[in-house]
Amino acid sequence: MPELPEVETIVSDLRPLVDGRTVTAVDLRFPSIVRHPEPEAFARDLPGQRVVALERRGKYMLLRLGGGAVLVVHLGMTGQLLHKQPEDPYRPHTHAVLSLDNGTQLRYSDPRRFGRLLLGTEAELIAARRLPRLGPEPLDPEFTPADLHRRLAGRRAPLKLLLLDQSVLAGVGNIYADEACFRARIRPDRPAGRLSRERVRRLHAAVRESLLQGIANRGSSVDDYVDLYGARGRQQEELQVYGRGGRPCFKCGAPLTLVRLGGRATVFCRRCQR
DNA sequence: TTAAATTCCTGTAAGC
DNA sequence: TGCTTACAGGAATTTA
Repeated sequence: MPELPEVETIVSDLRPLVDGRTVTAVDLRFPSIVRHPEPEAFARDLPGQRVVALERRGKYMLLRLGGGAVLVVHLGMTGQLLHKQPEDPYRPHTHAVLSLDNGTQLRYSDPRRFGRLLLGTEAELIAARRLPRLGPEPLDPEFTPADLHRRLAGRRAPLKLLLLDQSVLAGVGNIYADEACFRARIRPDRPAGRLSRERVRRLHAAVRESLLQGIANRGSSVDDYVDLYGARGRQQEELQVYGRGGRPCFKCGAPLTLVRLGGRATVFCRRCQR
C-alpha cells in the first residue's frame, strides 16, 4: 500500500525526470480513473502544460503546472506510476499514459482502481471536494508533540483510527500506523484522548522514525507497491508487526495479536504495548 | 463534531 | 483440479 514513504520515494525519483518537462499527449485508456474535471476536459487541457514543481502532500503527488493548475495523482491501494519508453509493453490495467516532450512516458496502472487523477487549481479541487483538507505533515519540523496532543485531545476513538485519519495527520496508513504504535509501545486500541503527554511524545517520535525508516528503505512492498522503475522497496523486511498476526514478537517472543479496528486489520504485541 | 458503517474494486489465497 | 468465498484497504459517503 502506498503510504507517505512510498509516495515520497516516487516523487523524489520523479522530480529529475519530469521537472521542466511538458506533457505532449494524454491517452486515457480507462477514463473514469480521472475524477476531475470530466475526462474529456482532462485529456484536452493537460497536453501543452509544463511541469514546474513536484511535491508530496500526505499520500498525494502534486505536479504543479506552469498555468497555475496542478496534476494530482493518488495511488489508492494498488496504483502504480511507471516511467517507460513508448515501445515498452503495457502492463495490465494501464489506465492513463502521459507522453512527455523528451519522448518518455508516465503510465498509471491500478487494478483495484481506488486511485485517481485530478487536474485543476488547488482552490478549484478543494471547492469541488476532490482534495480533502489534510492534517499536518508528520515530518514537517514545525509539527510538534504538542500539536499531536492537541489533535488527539478529547477523542475517544482508538488511537490507530486517528492515526489513519488524514485530517488528523497526513500520510500514515495501515502499515506505518501499526509500526508506529509498536515503536511507541502503545496499544493501538487505546482511546486516543487518554494518552499522557509522555506517551504522545513517544508516539510523535515513533511516527516520524517509522516513516523515515520507510523512506530510507524506499518503501514497503508488501503487496503491489513498486517504484517508478518497477523495483520493490526493502522496508517490508524491517516491519515488526504489520501482517505478522499470530507470529512471535521479535522483541519478546510472545505471539502477536490480530484484531480489527474500524474494519482494519491491526497487529500488536500485548506484552510490549500497553 | 464525532464515530461507526458502508461502498468502491479485483487479485490472491484459503477452503471445499 | 476447479470452483466459491473471504479478504486486503484509502477515502468518500452515509447514518446515527
